[in-house]
Amino acid sequence: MKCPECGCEESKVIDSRPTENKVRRRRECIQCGARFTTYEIIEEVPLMVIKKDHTIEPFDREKLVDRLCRATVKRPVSLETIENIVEEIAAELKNSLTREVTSDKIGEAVLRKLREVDEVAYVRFASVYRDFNDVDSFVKIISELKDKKV
Amino acid sequence: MKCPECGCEESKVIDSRPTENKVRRRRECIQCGARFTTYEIIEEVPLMVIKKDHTIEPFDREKLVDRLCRATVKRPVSLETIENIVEEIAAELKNSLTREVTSDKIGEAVLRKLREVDEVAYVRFASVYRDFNDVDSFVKIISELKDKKV
DNA sequence: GAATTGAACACTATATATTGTATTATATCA
DNA sequence: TGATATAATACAATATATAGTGTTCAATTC
Repeated sequence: MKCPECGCEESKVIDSRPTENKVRRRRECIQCGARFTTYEIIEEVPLMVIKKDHTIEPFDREKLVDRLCRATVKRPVSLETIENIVEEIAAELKNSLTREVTSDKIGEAVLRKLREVDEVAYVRFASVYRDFNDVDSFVKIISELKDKKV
Repeated sequence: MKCPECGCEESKVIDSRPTENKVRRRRECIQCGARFTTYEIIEEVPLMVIKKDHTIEPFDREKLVDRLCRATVKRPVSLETIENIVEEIAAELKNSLTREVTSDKIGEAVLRKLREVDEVAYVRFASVYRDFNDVDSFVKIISELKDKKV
């Protein structure tokens, strides 16, 4: 832990405050007396997604953005909104205390958010994600949408 | 420092290894016994650049990439190479033990890297950065280039 | 501009982290 | 595949960090 002022390797902790997911320490360089702040954070473990075919792959934020972009083509949903949704979901997953999530859980989370934002995109996303095979599936999800509104 | 497994707030350090600019700790949750790794890192203090007109502004990686892109238009220099150069310079600055650098120092560092990569881009960048006012300046820098090659 | 919030600072008793040495497992690279 | 580097594990003696309480300063917000 090189002192940012003089490069000396030795420093001592003069204050230490734990918070929910960090420890903030105030350090003082042994040599030059400079004070600086450090943060102790938990190592990022990549979040793994269990897909429907039981293969496992790391959670890919970009991929999710991509899928959402496709569901919102020609719909009044900004890229910013999409980024926010993905950001929120990533945060939820990060707090879920588990390093593995099924793609199902992610899909449902997306649907939950999307319903509030744009109903057409919601139906589109559901049709891809839930593998709609007939028109009835559309009818069903739309009537569910209407029910929830009442 | 919430345990990533059970969310418990209490953990103890079972190992601790300092390196040049990090401290890696191995922690064990008091409650569930889960083990996880943490890193203590020095807080990022934004690097300030002192410009020629003596104004100070934070170092902007993107801006530097931008300037390099302009100097390499139609030259066989990939964006990746540019990103690497900027990355290297940012790293050098970060290790320079000072929180303020003159834009001059940055400019010279860019030139140093650029000379190895593409001579045309090198001359172009120099002409902008060193405010060439006449053709002689070009002649001069080119002859310097040739000298260094020998 | 008053109120609120977060960080820096100080001091102290006590509990906890550190670091050397060493073995094993895992991942990366030629 | 064999070599090399990196991380995890264990153990023990000693030095060092922690957390409680409280004050001040600066930045942000109403």
